[in-house]
Amino acid sequence: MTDDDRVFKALADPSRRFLLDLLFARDGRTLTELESELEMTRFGVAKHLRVLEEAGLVVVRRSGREKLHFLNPIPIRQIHDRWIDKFTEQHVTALIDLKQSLEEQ
Amino acid sequence: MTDDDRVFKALADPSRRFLLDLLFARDGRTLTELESELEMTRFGVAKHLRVLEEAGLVVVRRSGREKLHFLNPIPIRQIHDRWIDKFTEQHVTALIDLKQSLEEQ
DNA sequence: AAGTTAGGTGACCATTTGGTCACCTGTCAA
DNA sequence: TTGACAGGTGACCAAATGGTCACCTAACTT
Repeated sequence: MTDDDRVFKALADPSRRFLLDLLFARDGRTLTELESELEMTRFGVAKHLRVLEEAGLVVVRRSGREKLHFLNPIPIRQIHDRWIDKFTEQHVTALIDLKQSLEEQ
Repeated sequence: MTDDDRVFKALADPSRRFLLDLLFARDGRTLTELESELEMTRFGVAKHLRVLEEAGLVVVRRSGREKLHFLNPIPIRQIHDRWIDKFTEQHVTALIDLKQSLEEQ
């Protein structure tokens, strides 16, 4: 399995994306803390975190018996750069900003 | 299935990512033209293109009996914006540019 | 009109994936 | 040192996924 395959497979599951959302909101959480936010057993969450870690989307730091989880944005940026060149980026961000401001009315 | 679920599921397959790569290099191709680039039957490719289309990653235009496929970068940008805020973006792009220039030596 | 070309449909099968469970290791606190 | 707490492992099962095939419709060509 290639690196980018691991990243995209990891992102394919809604529970794993939710875990990334949680870490985006606040970094450095333990498995047990994250587990309380999902309707799933600890084993399920641990499995998902492992997939995210092997994909490099989450990096961990051990502290005693705890394992702290952090979001790594670099693979996300690389997805972006794969299909959006510098030129297109300007158009796309402008379009999205426009869409946003229209929806806010 | 939610919109973003469709996008991430669509991106989870290497053949579909390769199709996006092909369309990123050159837009407006037909099924038959794309098929010739993959080691897979037409049916397989058609199925993949349909998944990409339903995810909004590819948009199509009919022209007679041909169906032309175009890459839509907007969902990709939205993935980026979900986990990378404006502040982090600067750091991340700087890091990636640095990594690039180091690898070129 | 007849043959060819572009693409679509539904069934089918092998493999992968998400989630749970019984059980285990290591670490902190009284 | 004895619990309690944080996390890991391997087996297992139901469901989803990737790919192929037989067969079909619609459009261009001569």
